[in-house]
Amino acid sequence: MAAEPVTRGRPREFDPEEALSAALQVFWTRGYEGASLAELTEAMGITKPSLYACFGNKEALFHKALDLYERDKLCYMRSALDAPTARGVAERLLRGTLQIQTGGSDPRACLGVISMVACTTQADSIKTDVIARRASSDKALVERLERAKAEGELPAGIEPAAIATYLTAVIQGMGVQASGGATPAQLEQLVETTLAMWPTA
Amino acid sequence: MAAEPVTRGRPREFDPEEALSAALQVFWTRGYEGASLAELTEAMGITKPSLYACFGNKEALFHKALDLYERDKLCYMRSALDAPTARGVAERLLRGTLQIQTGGSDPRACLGVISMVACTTQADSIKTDVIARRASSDKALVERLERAKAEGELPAGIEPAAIATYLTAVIQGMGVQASGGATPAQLEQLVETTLAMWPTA
DNA sequence: CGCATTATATACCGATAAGTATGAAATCCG
DNA sequence: CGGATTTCATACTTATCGGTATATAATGCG
Repeated sequence: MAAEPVTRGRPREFDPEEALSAALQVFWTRGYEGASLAELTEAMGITKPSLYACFGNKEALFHKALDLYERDKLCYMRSALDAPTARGVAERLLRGTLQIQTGGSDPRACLGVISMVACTTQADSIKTDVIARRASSDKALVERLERAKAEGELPAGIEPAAIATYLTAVIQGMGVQASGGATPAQLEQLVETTLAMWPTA
Repeated sequence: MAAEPVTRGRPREFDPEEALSAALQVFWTRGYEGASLAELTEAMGITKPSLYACFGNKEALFHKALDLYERDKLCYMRSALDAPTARGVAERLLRGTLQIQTGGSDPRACLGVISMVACTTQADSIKTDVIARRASSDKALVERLERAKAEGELPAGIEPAAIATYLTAVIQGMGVQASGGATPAQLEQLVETTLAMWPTA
């Protein structure tokens, strides 16, 4: 990180980090295609030319917002894999998801879920990006569960990849429920139920 | 159903049922907001004025398409509740969902899931409608599971409402996975895993 | 100060969105 | 055949979309 390399010309009057954070909130509530530049610039407190000069265009802005989202909101996913048991991993993932979904004013799905389900028209590269990121985190989860299986934590008949897909589906389904107006209590109950069903070796 | 009440004036040159079915396909692949009138009329084989005369407007068309969707695609949900055991209900629901998701060219989420997650901007009434329909079918599922519990099918510690929410979440999560490019084989595996985890009394 | 440079604000661009006005074409009733 | 009626096809309206041209304001450097 080269701190303030050179500052020639008129200095910019906004903080790109703050602006990006505001953009993330808009994308998270509206989705990529549902977020208009008018709403984005309004929330970011800047004008369109400033946005384009600083972030490129709407698509590049979204990718940067997704970076921020992973860094700020999905960090629990990496640390969840450090749990001592497979069940602990599942519990951390479920509770972490619950936390980010119920953290704001009203529950909403993970931004990745929204982007995967909602982007259709021209936002192919958005969807591709999200799917690739998801695949990468899924891979890490599968590897962790393979270790768990090697350590005898999982029943013989259950594939690590299968249980990873299953857990991911529950987590994504939780996001859909959140989008559909589920209360935090209902989402918490969903976490408990899922944990109650977790297999024992 | 009054069959052909009166036919005065120029007869319409298309079949409303067929046109609606075509519209449903477009809504299903693009979502409500992602489906443009241009694409809809193209797929339906009619012009915009014909669409407006026959169906009202885009929103009314969507509600009618949703009716058709429930009638044609979600009928398995009602019959699933007739299964003799709670586990049988779950299996029918999961396999029925799998079937409609993998029936087309490539897997896609339930239209309800897409609408709940994706509709944000102005489509509030769409979302409200979908949520209400979902609540109604959820209610039926809860009642069925309450019966199962009364018959001793479910473990003591598990609430019928909780397990209904859980099952719905898995089904919706399956839709997200389908949207995210999961293969039919992966989705089938998800069904199997979920059934393997189903609680036994 | 004067100049190069960068960011700002306003106004604009073509494309597309949903929805409609208008007139011609096709039917039934008399 | 001649209205009355309904549908059809084309062209249009207004608003908004993402993106940009242009001109002005604010800085560092010399």
